[in-house]
Amino acid sequence: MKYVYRNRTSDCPYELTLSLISKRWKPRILEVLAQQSLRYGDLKAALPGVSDKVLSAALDDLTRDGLLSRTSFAEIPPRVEYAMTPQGDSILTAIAALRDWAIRENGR
Amino acid sequence: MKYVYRNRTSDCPYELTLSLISKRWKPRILEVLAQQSLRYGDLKAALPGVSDKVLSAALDDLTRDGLLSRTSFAEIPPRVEYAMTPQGDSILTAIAALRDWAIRENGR
DNA sequence: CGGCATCCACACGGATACTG
DNA sequence: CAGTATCCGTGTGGATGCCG
Repeated sequence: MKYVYRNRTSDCPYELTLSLISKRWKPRILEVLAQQSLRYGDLKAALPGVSDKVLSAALDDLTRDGLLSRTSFAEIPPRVEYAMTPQGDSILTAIAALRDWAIRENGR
Repeated sequence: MKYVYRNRTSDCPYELTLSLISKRWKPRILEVLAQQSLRYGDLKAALPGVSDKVLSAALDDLTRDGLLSRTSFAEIPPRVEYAMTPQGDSILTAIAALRDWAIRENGR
């Protein structure tokens, strides 16, 4: 059996979902944007230590994979807003189980 | 807030759980062992394409992280059995939500 | 402001050969 | 049988500098 999501395929449905979210910073990006939409600079400020290259690469991935929306306003200075999509929200529900596991096992 | 599991810590509970399972082959190892305990050679045969080095490194990780048990029998030829621990089973329950997400989104 | 280009160092997966 | 040792190519993260 092959599982498909957009351009990705895998024999293992775990792996397919993990491939969308397991890169560095992605879980935190989703965690932050789950609370509120943010523009690029605010997002970067919320993630101390991330570089522009890595952050923009992660945002590109998440946007291309349909988990985030990217809205660019034709203003000066430029403004770009990132927000969760419905698919992003649904995957957040799925990974909430991972959060709960960590909380339940906390300290062990 | 800091989340702790054995030797690992993270500010983000998603990331803590993901760090345990997101390396290559780990999801499939867990998927296979969820069905039945297996010895090393059978596990390798169930994962076409994996090398000894990578497989044994992943098994070491999972064992050290308490998700798998490793039982070595003092026989000739040697026999080593890998099986899920209760913690491994509980994390499988958590990542089942990821599997369900992939299945629900399948083909989109 | 919101990136991208470049460069570097290191971690990782994979192939092969060898061993208790 | 169940690994370890070694080497290698690639990918990834991070730092810095520049640009529309």
